[in-house]
Amino acid sequence: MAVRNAYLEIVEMLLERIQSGELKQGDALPSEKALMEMTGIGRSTVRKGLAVLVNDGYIHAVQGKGYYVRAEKSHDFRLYFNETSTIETSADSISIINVDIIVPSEDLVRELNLTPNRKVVVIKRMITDGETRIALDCKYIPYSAKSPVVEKELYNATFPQMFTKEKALFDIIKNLKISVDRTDEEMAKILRTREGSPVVRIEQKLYDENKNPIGFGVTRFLGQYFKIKAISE
Amino acid sequence: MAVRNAYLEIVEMLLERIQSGELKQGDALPSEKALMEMTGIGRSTVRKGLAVLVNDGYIHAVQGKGYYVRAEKSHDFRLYFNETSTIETSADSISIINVDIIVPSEDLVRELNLTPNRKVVVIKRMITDGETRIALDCKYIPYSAKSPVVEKELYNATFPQMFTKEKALFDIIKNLKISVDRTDEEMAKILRTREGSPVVRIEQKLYDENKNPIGFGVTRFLGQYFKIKAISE
DNA sequence: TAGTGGTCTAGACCACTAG
DNA sequence: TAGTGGTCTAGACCACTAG
Repeated sequence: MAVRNAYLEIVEMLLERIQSGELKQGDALPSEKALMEMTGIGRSTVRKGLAVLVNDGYIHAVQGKGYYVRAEKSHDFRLYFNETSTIETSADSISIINVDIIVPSEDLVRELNLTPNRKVVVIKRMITDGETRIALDCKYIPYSAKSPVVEKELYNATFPQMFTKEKALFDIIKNLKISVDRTDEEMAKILRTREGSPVVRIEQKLYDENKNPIGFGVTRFLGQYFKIKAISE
Repeated sequence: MAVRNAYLEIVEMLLERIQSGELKQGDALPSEKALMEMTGIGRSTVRKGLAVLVNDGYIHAVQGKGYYVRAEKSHDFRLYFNETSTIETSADSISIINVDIIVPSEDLVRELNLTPNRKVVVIKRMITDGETRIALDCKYIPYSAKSPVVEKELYNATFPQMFTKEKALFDIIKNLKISVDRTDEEMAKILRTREGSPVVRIEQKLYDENKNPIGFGVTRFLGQYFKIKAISE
């Protein structure tokens, strides 16, 4: 063993038992001592692994008693909202699927408060972590000569940064909407998952200083990657 | 010293420097070794303190280099969405301010899709952490004979649990909306802060299995308590 | 009282950074 | 190479739980 870090062995072993249903909501986990004896790993390291699971909301600790499996996570999610840091540290894990100029749907016209015949730039990107496909990200921006269509800008830009040519970042107001959704056919295909699996859907809308919408974005994360690094600047 | 835990000394010392502006965005923090020497605290404990700050998004670590202050947190927030766990561990830190039956505002009629003359139960609660007043929480529920007006139920119930008499929890669909807001006069008074300070506003809407809205909630957290434990079940 | 998690130390070795 | 953070151990003592 020990190809991986020892504390990750703990994490993975316990996570597997939890996710397989072997350990159910409210069940007690093996004690730290038991885990030490089972694995031959030292206490600090066992604790570090347990801390990861506590931190991720899978389990909780009760002093004097033990660790217990937490309530179901179906409607339970954690977000770490900081687009810049995500982008900074994993620039190569965002890839552009395509960029298009489209005639907007009715919904989009409403969302972006568009005048008739105004077209929209669609930027579709995929977020990955190594080999794993995590999320699909679509940005919608009313088309104008200043629209960010240079690929290089798109790869690294956070949503608000796409507008810095026109607007000071300071003036951009954001609005977020979060819900639980399911993968549609297209998403399932791109993310190589099955249709209908749960996703966390995050909508972002950017407004200028006059409260006019200037951009609309939808990021959909596969539900199993409940620890989300999303886009907020 | 050492009235508090040693790792909290580290947390508080560094947090004060960051929040006072002495350490600015991008600045390097003292190294682990330096912190050990400055405080006489052992390395593991210093690291535990630093881990808290990393976890809370204040700083980040770069192996081989050091710890750095993260980007501004003005539009940057972290949520830990798990109402039950919050309630479990801090039941006495939620207090009811008042419960009322009101004639709903226009906005509320729209949000809850109310028929004319339907009244609404308003439950106003305050969330505190020790002496610190953290958040204001308002729930709006269409009035009916089954509305949860027994005080005991209110203290401990999470938002979806308020409906378990009528609906299976499983059938309740939730919708969240997050934005950055500012304290109004009432909130400033209750939370003992100044008017206009930034708050994170979280709206929750619950729907039944037919997508009819059955509850609407707004929780507003003082912005400085960026580590939010909110209400999602 | 025995068992459990919480805090803390001292020390070791590794991986990465930057001159 | 010197300095930094990352992982890990063995051991100590404390606080809490529950019989």
